[in-house]
Amino acid sequence: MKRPKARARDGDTEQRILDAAHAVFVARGTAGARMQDIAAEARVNQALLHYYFRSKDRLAEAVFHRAAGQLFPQVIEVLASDLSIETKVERTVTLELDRLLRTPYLPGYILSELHHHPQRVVQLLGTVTGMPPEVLRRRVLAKLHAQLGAAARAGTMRPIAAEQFLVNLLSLCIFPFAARPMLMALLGLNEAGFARFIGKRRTHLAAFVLGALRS
Amino acid sequence: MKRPKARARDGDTEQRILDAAHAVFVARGTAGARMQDIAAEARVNQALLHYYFRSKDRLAEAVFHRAAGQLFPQVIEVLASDLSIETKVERTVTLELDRLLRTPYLPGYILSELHHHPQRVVQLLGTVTGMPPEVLRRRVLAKLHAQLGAAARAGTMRPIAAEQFLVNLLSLCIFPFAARPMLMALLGLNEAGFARFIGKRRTHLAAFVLGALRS
DNA sequence: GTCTATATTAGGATAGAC
DNA sequence: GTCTATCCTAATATAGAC
Repeated sequence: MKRPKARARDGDTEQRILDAAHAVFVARGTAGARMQDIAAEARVNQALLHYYFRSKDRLAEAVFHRAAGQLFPQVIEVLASDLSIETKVERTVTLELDRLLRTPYLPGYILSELHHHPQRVVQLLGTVTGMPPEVLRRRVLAKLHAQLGAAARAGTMRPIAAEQFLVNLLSLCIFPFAARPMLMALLGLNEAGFARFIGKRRTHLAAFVLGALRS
Repeated sequence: MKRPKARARDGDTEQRILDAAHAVFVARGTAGARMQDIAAEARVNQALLHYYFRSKDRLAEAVFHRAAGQLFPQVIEVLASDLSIETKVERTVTLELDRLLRTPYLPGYILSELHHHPQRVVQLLGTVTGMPPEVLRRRVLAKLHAQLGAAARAGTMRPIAAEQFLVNLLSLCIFPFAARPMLMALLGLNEAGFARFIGKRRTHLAAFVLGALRS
C-alpha cells in the first residue's frame, strides 16, 4: 500500500496542487498566474509544483483539461440522446444553469483560455468528450438535424437549422455567466441577486426557446 | 501648427502605439502581452510606450477603454429609444452581428478582461456610455419594461421580464463570437464558414426572438 | 516526496543623449 | 519626441540536501 506522508487531512499532494492551481488560474488567467501563489495556496513550496507537473505550461494544461471535462460531457450526452426536442431543451437548461450556478466563473475562464490559446480547442473537444471532433459533430448535429427536420415537416415546429438551434441554446445558458461581471453591473445585482436572476431564468428559458420553436 | 516629425504616412505616434497595443493585448491578454512586442508592432522602441502611457497598466486601460467604447453605445442607443420592440430586435441583431463580424475577436477580449479585472466594469459602463450605471439602467430597462409590459397587457406578446429579454438578446448576438474558437471546431467551420454561419444568423435571430415573444 | 537555496532569464521601467 | 543603454525586480526553473 503505497501512500505518501499523509499530510494533514487534505487528500494527496497532487490533488491539492491541482485544486490550488485551478483557483489561481481561474482568477488570474494562465499568463497572469504566479507559480509562487499556487504553491502558497496549496501550502507547499514552488519546487514541488515542478516535481509533479514539470512546468507552468503543463500545469495550466492539466487544470484546463480537468475544468473542461466537468463542463461538457453531460450536455453532449443529453443533446445526442433519443429524448424529444422539448425534453432536451428543458433538461439542458436545468442541467447547465444548475451546474454553472455552482461554478459561475468557469465559462469566463474557459472562454478566456480558448481566446488566448485557440490550440487548446482540439484538446477540449477531443480528449474531453472522448471522441474525435467529426464524430462528436455527427452524433450531436445529425441527431438534432433529424429531429428538427421531422418536427418541421410534421408542422409542429417552424424550420430551424440544427447549428443555429445548438448555438442559441448554448448562448442563452452560458453567456450570462461568461458576462457575469458586466451583467451584474448593468442590472445592478450583487451575488445573491445574480443567483436569483438565474433561478428565474431556469423556468424562463425553456419557455422562451420552445416558444420560439413552436409554429 | 504643432506636428511631430511626421514619420512615414502612419498617422501620429500615439495612435500607432494604441493600435499596436490593441493588437497585442487582444491576442495575448493584458498579462500575457509584452511591452517589447507592442513596441515592435508599432515600430518604435519600448521607452516611447512609457513616454506616452507611463506604464503597461495604463496602456492596457487605454486600449480597453477604446475597445469598449466602440462596442456598446450603438446598442444602448437603440434599446433605449422609442422604436417598437420588433424594430429594436431587428436593428440590434443587424447592428451587432455586422459590427462583430468586422472584429470577431472583440467579445473574447472584452469578456476575458472583465473576467480577470472585474473592477474595469465600472469604467466600462460609466465612462463608455457617458452616464452613471443607475441612469443607464433606468433608461434602458425602464423603457423595455414599459414596452414589454404594454404588449403583454395588450395580448400581443407573452409576458417577459425586461432583464431576461435584454440578456437573451445580448447572449444570442455576442456569445457566438465570444466562443468562436470552440464553435468553429464544434461545427467544423473555417473562417469563411463562420462568416457564412453568422450571415444566416442575421435573418434567423430576429425571427427566433420575435417568435419566442409572440403570444 | 518535500524542502531550502539559487541560477537564470525575462520583462517593466528609467536615465540621459540627441 | 525619439532613441540606446541599463537598471532591477519578479518569476520560472533547477540543484541538491534531507
